[in-house]
Amino acid sequence: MARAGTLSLDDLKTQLREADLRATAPRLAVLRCLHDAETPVSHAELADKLAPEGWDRATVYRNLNDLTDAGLARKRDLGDHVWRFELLRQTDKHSDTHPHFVCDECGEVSCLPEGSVEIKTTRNSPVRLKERVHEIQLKGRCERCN
Amino acid sequence: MARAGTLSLDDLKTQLREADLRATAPRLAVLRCLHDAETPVSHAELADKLAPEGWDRATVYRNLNDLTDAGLARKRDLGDHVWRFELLRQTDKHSDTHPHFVCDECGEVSCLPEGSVEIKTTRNSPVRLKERVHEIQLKGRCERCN
DNA sequence: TTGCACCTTCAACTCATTTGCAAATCAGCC
DNA sequence: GGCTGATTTGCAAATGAGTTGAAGGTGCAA
Repeated sequence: MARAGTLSLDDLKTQLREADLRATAPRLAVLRCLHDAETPVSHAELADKLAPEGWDRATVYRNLNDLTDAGLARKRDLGDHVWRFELLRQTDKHSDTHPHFVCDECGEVSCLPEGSVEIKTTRNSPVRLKERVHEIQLKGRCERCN
Repeated sequence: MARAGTLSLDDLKTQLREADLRATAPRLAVLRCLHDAETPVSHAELADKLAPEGWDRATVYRNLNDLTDAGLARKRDLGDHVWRFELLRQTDKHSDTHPHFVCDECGEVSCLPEGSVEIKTTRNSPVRLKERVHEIQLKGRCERCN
């Protein structure tokens, strides 16, 4: 997942306000973490990261859900029963189907570039398969666990 | 999920014993329900269904996990954070790497022809991605649920 | 038929997530 | 900048899916 460069505090505030959310300190912290994350992040990871800064778990939860409801982030379960949150980038908002690679040894999730997996239409494949798919998941062993 | 016809009690018992599990009454009840199910079933659904017959929730849980550990069933999360169990049919036990399409509405899993999904090596994708992947899963709405 | 390892049951427990509510904070307005 | 009402936060307590321990019951190989 390409980062849109480093965003200033004001950029983040603007992003929140455009989504009709108040720009509160914990909200900004959550948003910043999601921006910095290379891969989808679980609530627990985020809460642990933000606890030292003094933010409450419940607040992190609520904000994660607020961001999701507001359409800034997306919440998904990569098959391991853990909610992971991922920022929806501007460029993604319409057709974000970049694939995820899930390591079934360590559980690490990584994002693959959009287009790195191609769905082909073959004689035997269901019609309009490509349009119906909204998530592509590859499972295997990550480099580290191999 | 196609049904393999109606199985007799003895068939079910044999199935369990072949998996090194004792054929106990609650176990048989769970197995029968899974056989009868058209789509993956959650623990809660199964527990509710079996409670009137007198079986304990914990027993249903343990059996569901036992069947899964024994390789008779499979446990998956359709993206709604609910574990659903489905019987592994003989024909599912194949080891090739054809992709699966999972309907996140009804949970139906269908097999796609091998080669209908191509993993491309792009500039940004991790090296040797293709060799590391041993399962490809596409998620979306199946034709029926659409 | 018997022995015992495997199972079931029930209640108590864990742990992620949610909720209620008083106090704190934000944003628009003077 | 200070004021005000609506939103948000922080804390603690509630919820609920899923798990576990212990004691008694049962399938099944010998």
